[in-house]
Order: sequence, then structure tokens, then C-alpha cells
Amino acid sequence: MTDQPGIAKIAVAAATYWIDRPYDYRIPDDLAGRIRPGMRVTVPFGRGNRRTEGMVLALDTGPAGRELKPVSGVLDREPILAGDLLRLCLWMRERYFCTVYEAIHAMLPAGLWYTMEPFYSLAGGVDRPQAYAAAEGEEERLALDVLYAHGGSCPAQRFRQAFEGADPSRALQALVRKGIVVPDSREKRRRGDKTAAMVALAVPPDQALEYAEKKERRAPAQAAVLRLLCTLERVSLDEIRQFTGASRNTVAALEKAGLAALSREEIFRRPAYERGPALPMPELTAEQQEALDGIRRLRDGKTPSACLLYGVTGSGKTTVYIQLIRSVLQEGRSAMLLVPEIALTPQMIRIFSSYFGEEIAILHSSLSVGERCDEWKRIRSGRARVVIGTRSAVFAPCRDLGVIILDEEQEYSYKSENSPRYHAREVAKFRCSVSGALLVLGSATPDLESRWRAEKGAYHMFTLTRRYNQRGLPAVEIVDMKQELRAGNGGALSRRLLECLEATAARGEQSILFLNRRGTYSLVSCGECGFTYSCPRCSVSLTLHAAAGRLICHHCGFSRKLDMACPECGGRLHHYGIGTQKLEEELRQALPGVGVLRMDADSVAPAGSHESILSRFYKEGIPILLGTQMVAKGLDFENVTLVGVVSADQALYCGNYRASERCFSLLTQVVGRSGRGDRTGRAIIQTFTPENQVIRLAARQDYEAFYRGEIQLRQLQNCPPFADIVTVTASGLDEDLVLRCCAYVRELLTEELASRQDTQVLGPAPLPVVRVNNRYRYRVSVHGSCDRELRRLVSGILIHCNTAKEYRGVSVYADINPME
DNA sequence: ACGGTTCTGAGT
DNA sequence: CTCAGAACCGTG
Repeated sequence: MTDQPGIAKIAVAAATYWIDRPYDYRIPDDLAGRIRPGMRVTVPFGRGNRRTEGMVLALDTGPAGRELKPVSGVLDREPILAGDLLRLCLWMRERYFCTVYEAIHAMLPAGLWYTMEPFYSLAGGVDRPQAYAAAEGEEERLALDVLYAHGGSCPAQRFRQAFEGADPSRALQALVRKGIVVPDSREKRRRGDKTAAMVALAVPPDQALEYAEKKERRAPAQAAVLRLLCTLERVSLDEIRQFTGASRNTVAALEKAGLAALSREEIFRRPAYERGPALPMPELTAEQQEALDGIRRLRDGKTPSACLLYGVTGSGKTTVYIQLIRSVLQEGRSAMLLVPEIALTPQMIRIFSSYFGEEIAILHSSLSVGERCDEWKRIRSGRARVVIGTRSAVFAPCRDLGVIILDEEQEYSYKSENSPRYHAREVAKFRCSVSGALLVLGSATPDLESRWRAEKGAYHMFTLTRRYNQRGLPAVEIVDMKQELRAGNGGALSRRLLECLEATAARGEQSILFLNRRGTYSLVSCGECGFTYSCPRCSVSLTLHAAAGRLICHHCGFSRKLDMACPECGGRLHHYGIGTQKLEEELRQALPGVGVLRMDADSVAPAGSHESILSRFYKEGIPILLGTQMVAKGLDFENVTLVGVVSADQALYCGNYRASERCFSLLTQVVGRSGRGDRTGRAIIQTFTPENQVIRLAARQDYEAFYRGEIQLRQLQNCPPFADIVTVTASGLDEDLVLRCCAYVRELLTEELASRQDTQVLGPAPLPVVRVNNRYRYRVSVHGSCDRELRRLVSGILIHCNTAKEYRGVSVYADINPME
């Protein structure tokens, strides 16, 4: 009787939410000792014993109470998830109502995922004549031909190729029924590890040189390779080719002669980014030093906790980050810096590469699968200890994490919109508490929730108030667009803004115009009968995509050609709404001869064009940069002294409880783009509601006043941070059924939560767009503390609604503090 | 979800 | 009595 673990507790990839639990498997003798928690394995699952992937969560000793199925194979040599990430999976399952494997898929780069590829093999004990004798018809014989050609086992894909369009499945199924062929599956990694052939001397250098001299005449290439190897010890085959021109065969000959040894070494695919010149650590201002010291003291505390670094735009938060990361590295630990959108921060990466060189790893969605996978491996191996990335980088496999910094922590891009619907800030907080790391939230306009926690003492707060060069904040003017209309100016740009744009250009300075509306899209409608195009699958109007001349649905992608005239009455079609493209035309007319650069979803579609537009703006000094969200953030150009917000209103009136916060943050950021050099900037905000308090406070850059007012509203509405909002959303093709399901959800929640004073159940309410892709979507919301009781209740509801046959065809999911 | 098992009812 | 398809059920 040994105490060797004989049982593995395994999370199975094929499990849906309602059957997701750790399953016990027996560890067969041949795999004993090779299985550890954090490794992926294959296991038979379900009645059909289909092979599926599983993650070993824990090992257990002891004789099984009943017959267990055995683990069938091991996929990883080493645990791919360390203990902290494994714990995180389980935590995410509880918090975000997802399966363990959904959490695992969020954590692992796609290149490391396995897929199960269907295979067919010859059954044991059947010989070739027997097999062919049993086969009936051309197709079955062909299938056997394919199998024997591949040595008795091959992927299903091969049959499809060999059958040239004909369906092989009938023949294969017949052979399976006859017991000649067995179906099976094999795992396949999405992207393999990249390796390079390396060459090294297999004998002492003097011996190699001697041989080289001897062979100089008859084999000059071999001699050259040997001499190179004497100086460099280990060289890749490619380098040998480059330096000596010798071919593979030359090296092979040396290997055969016992002089060189060939081996394979893993190499890492690295993303392209601009490396900055190596720089000494930046100097800190007194204020920055004070913040840094305070943050460091937190790290020295027994339980490093979270802190808020509140710094106005241009106050040098990045400098503090750099110094903080350096001190973490000096302790031998690793650091993580999360940013809302990496495409917008090439400067950030450049700066960090200046200070940390090849120790940085970059993780974001526009890397190739291989690059992402390899950056991940560099982090896990400890080669890269500074991770810079977007939302999903919060799962980076850092060893001994010392700090996680969330820059612009109020940004909503940190919240995932699909399962697992996690918030990177919450995940970061969890990881920090597990690893004893410090969480730093940086922002010029902190999330109300964070600011409130700071006030309550849950977070420490450090403040940076002074801008770089002692520059004052820009002078902000609010322009009333109603008055413009009364004065007969129906355009998108006020006279005041045009005047300032012209004057700025005349001084040789630059302006940024911000339009809070995506792309070039606009609504099309008939001027005579009022007809508008609507999507046949969704409850929205189609919008015009001028560049393609097509009408497109932003929700499902449906598109159609634009008609010459109204399809209902033949009347003239008008385009409403203003996009960047239209604004660009208006500008060119109003300010002829003044250069305009446009940056929006359309113009940056080709990869890398984002940066090239910015560098043109910088280097060519084009007077006006016009764009959407993407010009609001992170740009830092000295010569920009004017910023115009074309319309401040859109962000504000959309019915979301966070609309004000969002608007305030956006306006503050945009305004902060102005006057970063040695000249004071100016900003102009256009609005139809100049009396609006949020706009006025943003113009004054008065975050504290905004916070005071807004936090009271939140308390009245029982919204975060005073309560969580847990939503249960149902969708399906049958609107009645979806509503009936919601009614059930509402009833159950109301009943079960009746005793909770501070909890309200709201809805069902349609989503802002009620129908997408023919599916109707309604949701019930709970405002209250998302404690264990509520989570269990919601979990039970999800399981019931997704399995009960009266709601068949309705899918239901839950989200906590969703964006919409 | 998925595939094996059981149930059901029309057809021989 | 047979057999196909629907309903059902459990996943280690």
C-alpha cells in the first residue's frame, strides 16, 4: 500500500456550466508521477467516452470508492498553470458564472490550446486481406487504401482529400460497424513551438582548427564553418549560412565526421515594436518622489494592498511607474503594466523598452498567434519580467509577481464583454492578494468606485497635481451650439472654433478635433416619406458606410447596396448624422488651404497606419488632426495648442448610470491633449446643453466636485460602489418565450431576495438593441451585494433556465456590473 | 452539449 | 414482434 496519489481531480473542457465540477480519474501506472496539478491531460468523458481535454486541479491519494475511468494521456510536460492561476480559475467560476475551462481559455494564449482532431485507425487483430474482404464497394476500399497508406491510422481530414468532394463518412461508418475501423481522436496544438537548428563544436577548438587546416584545400566550406564555430561556440544554421555561405550538407558532413553537433533550440517569435535607446532611470520631481516613496512603503507593509495614483494629465504617472517597476525588479520579482488599448500606446512601449530593454514582454490581441504564445512563454520562463499589455494580459504567467499597475483604470475596455465576463481590475486585485503583490490604479479621472474606496480607506491615495514644466491646464471655453443654430450656422463647427483653428494654424501650431462618433457612418432616410433602412435581423437602422457605398448593420454585419432613390416612394434620400469624413469636408470648405488629417476606424484599418498617421501629424506638422476616440488618449504632441470637442452631448445622454462619468473622463482626457509643450493650450467644447453640470465641471477640470456630486447620485440609485448590479440576460428567437423566461427569473429573484432590505430586482427590460441576429434580448437586474447567497441563487437560475425544457431555445447568462 | 439507453407507437 | 425516432438521462 503506497501513498502515491492515485486519483486526479480534473476540470473537463467539454463540460457545460451546469455540469462543470471536478471529476475524479484514476491515474494509470504508466502515468504515475507524470501528472501534477496545472497540467492538461486527455480523459474519456460521458457515456460515449469521447476523449476530451482536462486540467488537473489536484491530486488525491487513496483507493477509489468506486471504479474510476483512467486518465488517457498527458498533454503538458510541466504544469502550464501555476498554483495562483489555478486558484484564479476557480475564483472566476464563482464570480463570473463561467466554467473552469472558459477561464482557462481566457488565460492561455490561443497558440497553446489543443483541439481534438478526429482520427480513424484500423482495429487490432484485423489483417489486410480480412479487411479488404469485408469492405464492400469502391468507397470502402478507397478508405482502406488511405488508412494503409498512412500506416493504419490517420486524421479524418485525409479521407476528405482522397475522396475529392465525395463524402467519406458513409464508407467510414460502415467500416466502423463491421469492426474493421475504430474512430478515435488526437490532440493537436494550435501553434507549435518554433525551434532553430543550432550547431556547436563536438571536439576541442585546437583539434577542430587542425582538421580545418588539413581540409582547407578539398573542403574549404567545412574549414570555414569550423573556424566560425571556434570563435562563436554555438551558432544557428541560418547564421552559418549567412557568414560562410556553407549549406546544410556541409554541416551534416561535419556532424558525420564527429566534429560538430547539431541540436534544436527553442526560439521566440517576438512582436515588432520600436525599441527606444537605452536610457538611465528618469529623474523624479519632488511630488513624484513623494508618491513613489509612499507606494514603496506600502510594499514593505505586511500585506501590500491597493493604491490609487491620482495624477492630472501630464503630471508624469509613467515616470512613477518606471521607478516603481525598477524597484520591484531589483527585489527579483516581476511587474505588470496594463493599458486600455495597446495600439494607442506605441510611445509607452518605446519608453519602457528604453528602460527595461528585452525584459519587457508585450501582450495584446493584434499580435500573431505565435508571437502571443512566445511572449507568454518568455514571461513564464522568467526571461521577461515586465509585462505590458491589455485586458487579457492580466492573466500573464508572471513568476513572483511584485506589482500590477492599471493605467487609466477607469477605462471600460478592462471589462470583458463575453464569457468569462471578467474585469481586469478585479482579477488584478485577486492576483495581487494571492501573490502578495501591490495593486496600483493610475488615473487622471479615477473610476468613482476606486475614488470612493480611497475615501473609505480601503485604498491609499497618492496625488500628482503639478503638470510637466509647471504648465497650467488649458483654458477651456464652452460654446453653445443652440445659439449657433439661431445665428444661422447649421454646420458642425461653431464660428468660434473655426476662428481658433484658423488662428492656431496661422501661428504654425497644431489642433486636434475630437468627434465622439465612430467612423464615417450616418443614417440614411427619405426626405419625402420618412423611410429609413432597417436591418432585417436586428432592431436597428442601417448606417451608411460612405467609402464602400453600402448600408451596414453594426450589430450583425448585414449589408446592402445604397439605392439611388427611396425604395418606398422614389423620393430623394438624405444622409443625416455627422461622421469624421463629413466633418473633414466641412473643414476643407470653411478653411481652404489648411491641411487636415483624418484618423478613424476606416483610415487606420490597415495595420500600422495608426502610427503612420500620427507620425505624419508630428513630422509634417499638418495643422489639424481630426478623429474619434483614438485621438482622445495618450497622444502627447508639444505643438498642439488647441483641442476642439465637436459635440460633448452624445456620450452624455444614453441612459446608462455611468454616462456622466464616462463623459467627464473623456472630456478631461481630450482637453488634456492641449498645451503639453511650453505654450499654454486652449480647448473648446461645443454642446447643445452648455448648462449641463458634467460638462461645466469637465471644462473646469474639477474632478473632486464631479466626484462629490456623482457619488451622491450613485448612492440614491443603489449603484456601484454602493451595490453590485448583477444582470441575468435571456435571448432567443421566440420573443414570448424569452419574456416568459425573464418573468420566471424575476419572480424567483424577487421571492428569494424579499428579506433583503438593500436589494432590488428590476426588469425585465429590453437591451438597448432588443433584437440582434433575429434573437430577442431581455434582462433582469439585481442591485445589491453580490455575496455568496446571491451568486448561488443566480447560478441556480442559470442552470435551470438553460436546461429546463419549457425554456428550450432560450440561452441565459449572468454578468456582474456590465458595461451596458 | 453529447451520445447511449429507454420508451412509444405505427407497421409488418 | 420489429424498428425508427423521440424523449430521457448522466457525465467520475
